[in-house]
Order: sequence, then structure tokens, then C-alpha cells
Amino acid sequence: MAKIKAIRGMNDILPEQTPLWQYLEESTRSILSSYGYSEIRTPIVESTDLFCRSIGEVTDIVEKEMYTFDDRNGESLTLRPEGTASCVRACEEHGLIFNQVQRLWYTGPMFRYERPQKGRYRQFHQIGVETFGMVGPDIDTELLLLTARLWKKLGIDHAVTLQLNTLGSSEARAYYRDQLVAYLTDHVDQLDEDSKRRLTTNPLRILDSKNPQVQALLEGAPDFHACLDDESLKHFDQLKRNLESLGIPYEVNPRLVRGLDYYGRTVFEWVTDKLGAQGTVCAGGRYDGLVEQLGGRATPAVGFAMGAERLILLLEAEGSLPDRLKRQTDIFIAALGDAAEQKALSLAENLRDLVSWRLTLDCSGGSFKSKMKKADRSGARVALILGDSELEQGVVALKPLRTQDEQELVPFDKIAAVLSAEHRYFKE
RNA sequence: GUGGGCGUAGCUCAGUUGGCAGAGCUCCGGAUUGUGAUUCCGGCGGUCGUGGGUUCAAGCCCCAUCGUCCACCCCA
Repeated sequence: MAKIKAIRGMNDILPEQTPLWQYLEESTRSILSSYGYSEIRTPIVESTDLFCRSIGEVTDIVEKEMYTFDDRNGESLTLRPEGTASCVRACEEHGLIFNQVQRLWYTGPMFRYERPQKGRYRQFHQIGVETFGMVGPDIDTELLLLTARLWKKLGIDHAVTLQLNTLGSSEARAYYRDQLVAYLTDHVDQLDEDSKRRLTTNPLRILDSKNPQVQALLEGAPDFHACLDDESLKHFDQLKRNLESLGIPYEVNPRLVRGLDYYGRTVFEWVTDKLGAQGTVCAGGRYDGLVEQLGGRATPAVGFAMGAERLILLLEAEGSLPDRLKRQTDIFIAALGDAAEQKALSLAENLRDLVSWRLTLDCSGGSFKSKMKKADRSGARVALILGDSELEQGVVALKPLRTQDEQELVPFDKIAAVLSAEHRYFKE
């Protein structure tokens, strides 16, 4: 009988990996909390319309990458391909952004029907941050500060760089789009197939084409920033000055345009060259028009999303992981014989009330030798050994596994005290 | 959707010109009746991705198909 396997592009995260995920999530959580951000949790499934109206009808995400299906009542539903739309919908629905500012974050799985490759999967995870009601470049700055702080905490700050751009107001963008289309139409013979297609669908995307010939052609194209409105340029200048005074290095990339239609003004990407083709680990920008576009009152907004799988890959390659992550447990109890095994259960339970170390009781039977081997493999720093002779004396043998200290016999009622006091056994 | 690489034990991989299906790691037992990380010995473990074809004979050659990885597109 054929074995059932996980769906293509949807991965199991195995026990070996989960400590890394927890570390990433906890690090992010504590930083966001320190900036006063609140978590929001929204459903994974939304009305299909929500994404069509927010992301943009002609984007690849909406055109060919959504997991869309009919509910039993005929309504079209979609597994969320990103988090911003749901967040805006929930805020609007519950009045969270009516006459008030919000600093929010969320995490969870997203779904896009694409061919999987390194750092890109059909079910992937994002940690997203959205802010509402704040117009100025100071909040843009704050978002970049907190991401920079996270990279430092994770030990990957040397592996990422910040790319920055402004897309201007929607009027300025529309004006530039016409200029660009006019220029490229004159040179249409030099465009590749993809770029020709984008000329009618999403011309600005041609700016960040990977094709060198197209990039060469763009050298002679109208200057994007020259077409932008004063207000946006002023905003952008202030953001740059803020980053400089705070010591956050950045690179202005006038070719950086984001794929989702709702972005305007500030856009940014944190990129790395350590992950192959999918080098963007965090990206976002301003979307001042989206709330109104979804039927709410006009509300300025700026946010970003991090790709959890990409950050995990980068952490594995470059990060500095706490030693604790490599260990399953701190204390391993090996009991031998029926009476000792029974005593070990109550002993272990009692210890869990008294000490905070992780404590694993071996229940797998097997020889004494194999128990010691398991104790070693588990990463535990101390083994507690309980056999017939110890049981008779009312003691356990405490064997340090990572230091050269002598094994000692400890009376049952003194174990917790010894484990709390003898920190030399537990030095990282 | 397009292009290329790879599918052999739980994992990492050998497998010669087509001639008995292999190693290391893991796991279990033993050398050492109760002391792990290094030794040594033994054991468990296989639909060679799947289906067809060629052949006396296919892991190997041919066709198809599925999976996977990387890249394009696109994106976190």
C-alpha cells in the first residue's frame, strides 16, 4: 500500500528543529513586547475577495498562487497568502483603528501555490508587524530599529543588509508609470518575454528584473525619484536622517519595488546573500491607502513581514544559538529494577516541584549500559542512578556527565538541595 | 507554468562492462552481572521511487510516470 506523504511544499517541522523555531519566536516576541506591540490572531481562511481587493487583481499571488476553494454554501474562501489583509480586516471589523493608533504583530502559516525551492514553500510561516494611524517617518524608523535589534539578538546582523526606497504617492507613481511605459514601448524589441508581459500588467516590476540586458536598458529610462512628489521625498529624507543618526546602515535602491499593489512611499527589504535565490528575509513598507481601499476610513499604515523559514536557514548558517537549544534535558534518571523504577517515578515527580531543571526519566527498559548511553546522548548534564543498593540505602548516585567531578551518593531528601546548589554541573 | 540535478536500509551514501543487495551512522545485545563520549564482536534493518520494455539475466540500458532539490517566474 502506498504510504501517504506530506503535501508538496508543506513541511513537517521535526523535533530536532522545533527548539530553533521556539528560539526565533521567543526572541521576536520579547523584542516586540519591549516596543509595546500587541499580538493579534486571525483565521487562516478568509473570504477570497479580501485578498483580491488588497493584494491586487493582476499580481501573481492573486492570479495563480492562491489556495482557493468553495465552502459548502458556495462562498469562495482562500487560505491566506499573507497576513496584512487579514489584520486590516480584523482591525476594521472590531474598531481597533478608529481614532486610535495600533502597534500589532502576528505569526502563523501562509499559503501560496508555487514551485518549492530553497527558502520558499507552499505552506510557509511569517512573523508580521503592522502599525496604524501614524503618518510620520518616525514610526518607519521604529520598525527598522526593532528589526535591526532582532538581527543583533539572533547573531545574524552581519549577514543582512537593509535596502530602502520610496515609491512616492499613488499620483506620482501613476505619472512615472506612464513615463516608464512610454520609454520601454519605444525599446520593446530589447525586452524579454517576462518584461513584455509586465509592461501591460505591472510595469514598475520591470525595474527589479534580474535580466542584465533589461537592467542595461533601464540605465536610459526616466528617473523614478525625479518624478516623485515633494511630500514623499521629504518623508524619505527624514527617514534616512533618522537611520543615520541612530547608526542603522542602509542602501538606497531606486529599483526596489514591492510586488503587492498596496505599497506606497517607504518600502524596504532586509536581504542576505547566504540563502541562494530567495535572499529577502524581511520586507515591508507603507500602505497608507489600504484601509480606505477595504472600506474603512483613510488611515496611514506601515508594516513588514519576516519569513520564518528563511530566518531559520540563516540562523543555522550564521546565528549564535544558546547552548541549551542543543540539549533535550538537564537531568537524566536511570533506574534499574522494578522497585527502583517505581521509586524513580515518585522521586522525579517530587523533584519537578522543587527544581526548574528539565528532568527526563528513562522508561525505555534496556540494559544499564544503554541507559547510560541514552543519558549521554540526551545532552543531560547530570545522571541520577537508582538501583537496588541505592534503594536500600535511601540514596541516589549523582553522576556528573560533563565535568570531571566525582560521582556522589545523595540521600533522597537532599537531592533537590544538591541540584540547586551545585551549579558547576550545569555551567553552559 | 519552464529548465536542470537527484531517487538504493530510519539517516548519509557506495554499487565497476548488465552477473548473489553493500558500507558508515543510528538502534539492540555482548566483551565488562551496575557506569556514557574512544575501542572490539554480533544482531535488527531492503517492493533498489512506481509502472512498463529490452535481455538467459536489470539497481545499472530504454520509455513513461511520481517524488525531491536547485534555478527561472514570483515572493517572506
